[in-house]
Amino acid sequence: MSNKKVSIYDIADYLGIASSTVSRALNDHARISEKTKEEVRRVAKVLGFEKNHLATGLITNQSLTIGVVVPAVNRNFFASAITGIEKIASENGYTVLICQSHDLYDREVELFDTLIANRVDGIIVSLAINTEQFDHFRKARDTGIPLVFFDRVCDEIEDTFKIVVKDFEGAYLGTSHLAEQGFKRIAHIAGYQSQKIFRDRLAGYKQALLDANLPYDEKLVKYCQLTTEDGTGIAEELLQHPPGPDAFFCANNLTAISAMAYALNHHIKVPQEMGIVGFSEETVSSLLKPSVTSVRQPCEEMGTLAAQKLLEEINQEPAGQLDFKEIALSTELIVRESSTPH
Amino acid sequence: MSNKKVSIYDIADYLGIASSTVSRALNDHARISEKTKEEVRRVAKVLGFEKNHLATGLITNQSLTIGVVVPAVNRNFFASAITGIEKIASENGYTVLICQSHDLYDREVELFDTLIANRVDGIIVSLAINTEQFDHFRKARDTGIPLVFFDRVCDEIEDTFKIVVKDFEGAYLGTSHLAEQGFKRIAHIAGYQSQKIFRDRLAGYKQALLDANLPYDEKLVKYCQLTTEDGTGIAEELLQHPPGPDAFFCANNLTAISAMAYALNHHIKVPQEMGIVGFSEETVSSLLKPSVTSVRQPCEEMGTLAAQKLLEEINQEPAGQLDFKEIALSTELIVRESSTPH
DNA sequence: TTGTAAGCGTTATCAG
DNA sequence: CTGATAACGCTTACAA
Repeated sequence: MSNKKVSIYDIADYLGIASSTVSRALNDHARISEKTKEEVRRVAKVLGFEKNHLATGLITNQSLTIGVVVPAVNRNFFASAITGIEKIASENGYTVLICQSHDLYDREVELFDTLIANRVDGIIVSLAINTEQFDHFRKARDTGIPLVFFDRVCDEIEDTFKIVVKDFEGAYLGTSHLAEQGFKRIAHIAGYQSQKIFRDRLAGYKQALLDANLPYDEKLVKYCQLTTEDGTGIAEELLQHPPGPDAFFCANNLTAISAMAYALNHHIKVPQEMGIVGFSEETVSSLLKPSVTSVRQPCEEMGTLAAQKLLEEINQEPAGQLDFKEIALSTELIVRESSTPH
Repeated sequence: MSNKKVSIYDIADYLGIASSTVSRALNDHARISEKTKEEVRRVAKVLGFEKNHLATGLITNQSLTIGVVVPAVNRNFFASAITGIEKIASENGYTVLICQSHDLYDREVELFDTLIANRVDGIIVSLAINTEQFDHFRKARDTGIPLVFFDRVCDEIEDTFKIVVKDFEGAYLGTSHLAEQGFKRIAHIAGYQSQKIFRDRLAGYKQALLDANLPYDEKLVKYCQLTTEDGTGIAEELLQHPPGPDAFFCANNLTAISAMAYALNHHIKVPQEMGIVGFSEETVSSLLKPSVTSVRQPCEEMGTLAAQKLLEEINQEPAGQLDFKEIALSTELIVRESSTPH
């Protein structure tokens, strides 16, 4: 195991030229002869040279790396968004550092420190569910590291791109659909209201009830972390004592799936006796029996957009005034079996 | 936006001491007075100092970063394994660079180059489904970067830890179970045989048939990439023309779920008319109706083990002879509704 | 206990 | 078109 790394000096020595020439040749500099370039590349290959990005980053003050911090990678939404981010990043020569906060504020802060220490050129983040302090974001910004929020954004930090979907609209669509299908007592499995997206979804739900002339019953709204277990627990709680709800509008899809599973396991027919609509798709949404109606988010597009905006900010020429703003993409209701009894 | 980063020199100047003292203080060096350490830490905080890992890595020749290359992060198995890896890594002060090959050989090679260029201290990898050349692994090894394979391992590279499960055993368990439940024509949705794990699963399936006195019918074995679409397509193909199979043993869980969905959508009762067993769990396996029997792999444990072995190799003192080998963990059959008609 | 100075592998700035 | 040489921010002998 020849632990020795080969450097541009080794190539320079080998060819009897200067290291700076090697560097330029390797970077395809304009004023280097084709012949030299070819020789350098050949020798580089022979010697097994691999450029050291650490050294490059140290001098150029850019690592060509961007950090991504999400709650968890095993949710369809985040996995797809990451795929979008990776696409744009790699097209532009950037590497992506993917990190999971596991929905823990402390871990998120830690990750930010690590990313800053690793001198990433920018960070794309979707907040942990209990993040209510924002100094780590400010620190990154003050260190000159561009930031883009997506999905779970942070309103307290301004002058930053925020990529979201029209949560109000999506929730309104999903809830209205249930009402149209004849469901009368529509429960809402909601996210904690510290996150704007969950406030918006609740608001959309309420507005839809109002417009459908259905009463708003706060006992039918339950706030949680939106885990699988939460879905099961809330379904159990609400369905135990009649009159329970006859439908669930869920703020994510994990809870939609687990609430539905609870119902089915307790011999409640979906959709005949119980309607289900989720927010955001999982891979299995269409495969479940019954298949799950859900509000589709343009996951991958959110990722590509976030990455584009981040690169825009990273590469802005002077103190070029960027038009920072929140960009809200449209949602789409995918109607399936779980909400259509007729 | 004060794009200027603050360095140890700024702290040194501020306090009128030497930069080396600052460096030592920050690293909690033994021979620095407590008072100095405290002052340095205080000023570092005030000035907003963040150590530059690039510079540190350049000189210490280690980045305290390990790379992970997996086919995709949105599968339960990989997400869990990554969680295990992250746990061990962060306990030991390492950052994890997660990369997706998207099951493309070319992308995998690319990622290896990037990781090497970023001077990761080691790489944990599960092969892309069509990886059949191994020079990128050899290059990493020759560059002195320790490698650990897990799940989809590479037999051609020796002297490397390989973390797998007992695939033969798992497939044997799953298939035998179907046979015991009275299923007679058990089909196998198999992975491409270029991967050892899929050869082993096929072998376990065959042996189980043999031991159950069931004939082996090669028409009931279908090779594919194991995507959701593959599961649906194969179910359709096999079920269209009688006599079709009366059970599916699937080499992963996505195909188990999608094959089951196909059956249900075509009014084939699971498990009464069709048994289903998958390999490796998805989050929804237990939530589906019927719930899906599957061979459970110790996903997270595979991750922790892989990370431990990697760190062992990274930190081995002299050319300390490590006992490289393949470590095969046990599987467990989780019996649920999809395979138990009685 | 602290300071001085060399060096990690690149790129950038001058010259030539 | 190419070559010296300084610099990036940190660690680490070696000196004091």
